[in-house]
Amino acid sequence: MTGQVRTVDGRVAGRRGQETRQKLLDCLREMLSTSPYRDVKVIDVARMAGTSPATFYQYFPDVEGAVLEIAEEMAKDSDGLKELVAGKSWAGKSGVATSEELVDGFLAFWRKNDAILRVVTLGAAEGDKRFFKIRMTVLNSVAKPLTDAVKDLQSKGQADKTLDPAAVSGALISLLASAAEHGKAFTAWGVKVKDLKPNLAPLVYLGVTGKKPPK
Amino acid sequence: MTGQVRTVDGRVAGRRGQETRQKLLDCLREMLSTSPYRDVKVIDVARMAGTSPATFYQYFPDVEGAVLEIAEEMAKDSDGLKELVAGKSWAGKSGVATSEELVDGFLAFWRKNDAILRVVTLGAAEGDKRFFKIRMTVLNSVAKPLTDAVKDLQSKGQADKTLDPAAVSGALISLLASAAEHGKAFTAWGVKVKDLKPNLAPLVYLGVTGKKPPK
DNA sequence: AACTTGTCCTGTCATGCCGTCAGCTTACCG
DNA sequence: CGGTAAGCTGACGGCATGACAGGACAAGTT
Repeated sequence: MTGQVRTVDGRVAGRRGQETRQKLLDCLREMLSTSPYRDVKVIDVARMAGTSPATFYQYFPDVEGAVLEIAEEMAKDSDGLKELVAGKSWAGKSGVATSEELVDGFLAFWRKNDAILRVVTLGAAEGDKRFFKIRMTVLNSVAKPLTDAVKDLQSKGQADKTLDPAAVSGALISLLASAAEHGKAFTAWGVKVKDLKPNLAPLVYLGVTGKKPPK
Repeated sequence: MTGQVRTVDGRVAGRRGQETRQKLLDCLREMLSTSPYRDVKVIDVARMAGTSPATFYQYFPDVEGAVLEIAEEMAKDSDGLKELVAGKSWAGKSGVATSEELVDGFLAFWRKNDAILRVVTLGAAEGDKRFFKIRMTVLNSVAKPLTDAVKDLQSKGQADKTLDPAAVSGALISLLASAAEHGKAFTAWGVKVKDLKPNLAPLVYLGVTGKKPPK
């Protein structure tokens, strides 16, 4: 399906080429997690990969192009997140468990990919369609099934029907993303890292069901 | 209090100098709202201001330094946001009104300053202490009084005491910030811009009071 | 008006990164 | 072993950076 990997000038990349390409991506990823995005230079990435800048340009049009590649890979990875919500129950205590697992799983994914997600988030906020799409893919992996869950609860009369299911689930997912990205803010507010989940989960439960979580 | 404005090399700036300096800041602000942060160059800002790059470096150590200046100005502005919450009632319908005004006011502020806040948010996420502090100042303008409100409700037995007031209010403010910054995501979810407030406000009310909003 | 003083701006320069290309090396295949 | 395509890099023009010295300018003094 995904035609062979090609260099910028149209050659097909062989075994060795793909290795170099991958090494460049790995080094870029590393670079992004250690220095500000604005300061990431092609020459540094190339040096770290033990190759030359010219080689970088053989595989990627520019830094942004390579970042997009990493981001797309991560977006594929995010597909598994839908299992955090799909088919789960929101009734009573099992609902509390669902919300806790959702918070835990989503935060873990975001933190694991925090460096690349920072850049994706910035790009999306700046209006770049490609980054926006990637961000939506990640968010939707959870937001879509969560919207379905809210709709389901509404149709059973167990949730406020005046609310838009997409808006509610979108808001809750935005909250989780923001909390994951800016965990330090909570620390500054005196909230310990381990207290984050126990405080976010009830909010999620509350948002989805409209009810206080049972003890 | 704030000692005179000084150039990088220590001279005090006079009338004309301050004008130039201000023009550079204005152009940088403009630049940030029209092109990606990564691509903002000193030479472009200088050109737009009708001056030379060398002049820019007389007033600011680098682009980041100038951005910090703009951000600090905005942080001062954010002080007025505390009126959105301080001294407001959360009881019954007036509580609903409070939450609506909070959502409205906060979103408006964030959108008005979206370009600079994007950069601040990125810097904070990347671990830069100066940007982090500025972001906290903005968030705290609302988060602090909101935390007090939650504490107050808890002490009156009108809210779940097992929740950490700082965590709850921090989460709600994070949600608002995220919604403001990524309004387009909601549009993509089929939520119209004018439906954002009516959906966010109940969530805020719900989070603060733990109760369903009265109709 | 000429002079003085301190502010303000810019031409210029060394440095370093960007992005491209021609050309060399390496690997694979018949 | 020659042919072919992949893989890599040195070198180069172009541009941004950041520093400095010196000239332009405003305002007050004599």
